[in-house]
Amino acid sequence: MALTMVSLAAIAGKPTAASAQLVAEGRESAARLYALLVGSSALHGPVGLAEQILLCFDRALAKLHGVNLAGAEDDDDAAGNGNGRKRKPGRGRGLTAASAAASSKRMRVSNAGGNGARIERKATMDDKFLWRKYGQKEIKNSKHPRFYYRCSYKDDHGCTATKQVQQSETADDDTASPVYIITYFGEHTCRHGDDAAAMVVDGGEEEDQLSPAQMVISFASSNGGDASVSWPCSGDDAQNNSETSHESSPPEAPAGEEERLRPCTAAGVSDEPIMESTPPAPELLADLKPMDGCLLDGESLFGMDELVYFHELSAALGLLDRDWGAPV
DNA sequence: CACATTTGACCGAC
DNA sequence: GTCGGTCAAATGTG
Repeated sequence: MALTMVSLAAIAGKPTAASAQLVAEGRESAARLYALLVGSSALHGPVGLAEQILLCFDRALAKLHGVNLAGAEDDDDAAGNGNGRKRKPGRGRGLTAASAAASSKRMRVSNAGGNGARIERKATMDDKFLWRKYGQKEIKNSKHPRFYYRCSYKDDHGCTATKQVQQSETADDDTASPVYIITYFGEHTCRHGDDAAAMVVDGGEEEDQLSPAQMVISFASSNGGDASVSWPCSGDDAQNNSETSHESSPPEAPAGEEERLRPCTAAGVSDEPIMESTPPAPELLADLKPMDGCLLDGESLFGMDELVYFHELSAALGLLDRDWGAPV
């Protein structure tokens, strides 16, 4: 479902056949979702959202094909104008004065020691929230260390939100495009962001459960600006993290980024238990917006419209999850 | 000087 | 005993 939106991110800067495939799959899933929602009279809002999702995928596909396949567009009747709006490197959109000030501090973050810091910032700086790294650990069976962050407002507001960032060892081997798995824990009580405050309302029930939510971020190496953001739908990962004390990413995942995205886009892949155990955390949803704010090197992922879809869809998810939580 | 990162050590869970 | 998460002193940067 919303997870399918993951594929949207695949249209980032460097379109490839693989990303086209992913988007196509995502679009297919969205179509299924749409069919489901249409059948349910009580879900008019989500129906509209599903339509928007479909439009997004259509545009993404059209854009991909236009660039990549030179007009070899197959099924998508997309309006075709994948109007590639580039997102500005948004600065502190919706931040309060306090957070904006703090954000500027963040920007002058020092590189004490240097190594690895760039990677970490890459994976984490594009956050509405201010995170402070408090640890780094080598994880067994994982080539890359895991970085531990907590909300910078922990001391000030007692904010308990934390997140863990780990580079997947699956994607960087051959693609040189690292995939970062970000697992969120806890709830932002600092509420330094407008959206954060709004989100807290939505995800209230999980506030203190430390129910982790995951997202996968793929960054290109220096050349591309190819980036993608994935929802906490990666079945295995999310489940592992929720049921156990968040294991490291499964080493057996062979295909890296694609493998992580596929479960999201493929229909019928045990979404329900995943969503049940790890609903999209509010802070995760909020994170999606800042994500666009600091895309690499001015490269854009997708337009603001798509981002709005992300946002709205997240709200819709709340409804859907409840329905799915109580299967008929 | 203030603040953030680094990194070894500590602690709890399994 | 091992492993993962956190702490805190040391260190670097603006």
